[in-house]
Amino acid sequence: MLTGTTRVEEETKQRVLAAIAATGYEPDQIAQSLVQQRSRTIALALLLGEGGFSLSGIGQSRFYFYLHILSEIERETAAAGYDLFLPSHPYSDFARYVSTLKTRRVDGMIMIAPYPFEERVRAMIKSNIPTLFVDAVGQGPRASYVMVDHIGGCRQAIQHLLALGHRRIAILTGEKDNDPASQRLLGYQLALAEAGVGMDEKLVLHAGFDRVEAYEAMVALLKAYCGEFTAIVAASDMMAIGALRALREQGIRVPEDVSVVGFDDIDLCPDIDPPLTTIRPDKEVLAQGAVRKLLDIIENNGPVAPSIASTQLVQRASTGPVLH
Amino acid sequence: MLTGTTRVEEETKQRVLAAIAATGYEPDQIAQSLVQQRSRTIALALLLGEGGFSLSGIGQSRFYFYLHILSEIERETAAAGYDLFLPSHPYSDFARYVSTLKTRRVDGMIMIAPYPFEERVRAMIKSNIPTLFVDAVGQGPRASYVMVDHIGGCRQAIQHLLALGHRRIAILTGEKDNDPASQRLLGYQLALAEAGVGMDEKLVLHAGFDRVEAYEAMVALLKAYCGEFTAIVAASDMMAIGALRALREQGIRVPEDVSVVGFDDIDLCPDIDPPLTTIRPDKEVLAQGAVRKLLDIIENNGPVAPSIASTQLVQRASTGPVLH
DNA sequence: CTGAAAGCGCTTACAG
DNA sequence: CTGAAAGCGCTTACAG
Repeated sequence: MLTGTTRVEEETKQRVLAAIAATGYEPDQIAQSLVQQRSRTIALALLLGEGGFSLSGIGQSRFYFYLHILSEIERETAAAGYDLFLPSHPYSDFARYVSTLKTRRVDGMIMIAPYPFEERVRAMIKSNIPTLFVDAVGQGPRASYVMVDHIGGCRQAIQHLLALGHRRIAILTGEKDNDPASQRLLGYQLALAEAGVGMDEKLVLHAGFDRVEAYEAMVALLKAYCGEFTAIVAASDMMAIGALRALREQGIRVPEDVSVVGFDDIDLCPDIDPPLTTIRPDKEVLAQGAVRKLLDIIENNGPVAPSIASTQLVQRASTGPVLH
Repeated sequence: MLTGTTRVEEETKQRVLAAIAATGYEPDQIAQSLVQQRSRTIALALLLGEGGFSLSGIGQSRFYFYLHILSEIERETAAAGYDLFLPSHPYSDFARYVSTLKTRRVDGMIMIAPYPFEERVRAMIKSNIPTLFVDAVGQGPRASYVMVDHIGGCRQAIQHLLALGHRRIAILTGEKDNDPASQRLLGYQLALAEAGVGMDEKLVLHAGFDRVEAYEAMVALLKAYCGEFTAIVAASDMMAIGALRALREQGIRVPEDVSVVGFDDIDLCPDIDPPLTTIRPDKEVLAQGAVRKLLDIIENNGPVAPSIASTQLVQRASTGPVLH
């Protein structure tokens, strides 16, 4: 009955279950894992810098957006009865990393990997451990991914600025070899092309997804081309915060002189000065999609289609019409 | 030899080890856990709101400070060869929560619990699972804690303001039933008493450790007693951000009209407008202390003394001398 | 010192 | 349908 192989009358079933509950019996998970060859555990990794651990960099502001994703992931995995696991080996030692996953009988893996670690993404796919990537393109017989609609999101940002009359729009995006960053750049190009607005290469900046790097890039841009743009789109809210600092230091008013749009809609946005207009990705869809697809792979053992989470514009005070 | 019970010649040992490595053999952790009655795993929990999960609330700004602690904890546990584990049962269902820890053979637990969940802290201690609390007083035969020096830190903040000539100093602290919050209030009272400065009850505000609540408290304070204080100490940098927003909206200049001090020294501080003077707790000591003490309890099975992490003042642009 | 056996706490395939 | 046995992959206490 307990294993569900037998049909028992509902009342009897309840009484037996009650009796078991009264005893306080809980099956030993370890013994269960050994015999079932699975642990009902999902591993979590934030692929950030070189040689990092699962949680390393979690306190860096560039990662702030993913924190909400993490708690959503936890909620979803909990609902499905899985515990979460964080391997302590750094994934720079990938062989041992995967070996830990296997000898611990981890059922699957969610890997948040917005970074250009193609080798590791590939190695993970090759390991044949069911894996779901967040913000990294990774597909295989037992691997799939969910991704924010970086292209569409950035396009919405540009369209918003175009509607306000802006034509000289700078973009502050991430590293060149980074998927989200290059996709956002694509959205920028797309939206400008659609509107028949020419693109100016010198208004395209690459920086780390980082407040400090964004600040520095902005300082450099202002030094070289101040006055040659009326708006800037940042690849993340944290980058926008860095950019705003540079603008503030130069005495440039936002949004009167320059409009600023962020990306992510982190909870700080309303408290930024000025409150930040931004693009909000659908976090619930992203996190739920990741977990459900992963469970699908684990339980049905088949390939699963990737999905893209949509975005929406959240308008606050950092953007305004062009003033002549 | 492998278990270390036999003495073998070094050279032979190396050759055997090399042969094993060549085979790629890794002992099955699950089988090992079953027979050794331990999993070399440490559970992690962030005790935040009611009925939360291990990671719930991790994306709330009020928790930002602890993120750095988390990655430090991971580094330390990894060095000691432990993997991290996040039970999926909410600790609101505490019996099952503890049961998961036991049936998974978790070796110990690190619980970040700045909140007033005395019952849960007590229940955790009673479970007899080795536990180390961060920012919660919890002691037992197999439990201890590490805590930021909230009293001393807040005292440093006040002393800094006193040295700048401030006498009318408001404090924006956390909930009344919260250990860190009440300790910071104590530091405030201490420092004022030491300087012979009288305390004004109406300048003592309690709010959640939260940007929004801090903002609202500040709005209320300004409405009632604007002009009656020249400085304010917030219980966290995020609360300071909320307070700054309220000041900005009222056209009150920082630091010319009001000086502001935060607490935590999160990485956003230099990017805040104005860059925030704050109190920095020694995060490394906090995290290392937590892990090492926990391992001490696990391995030596004895009680361990708690410890307090010191703080230091980090001066930036949000504080200045009183202007008459 | 070495090697075979017992046992960790379960599940599952199988004999009765 | 029920119950006893085998087995998951290790470690460890024990007989040789």
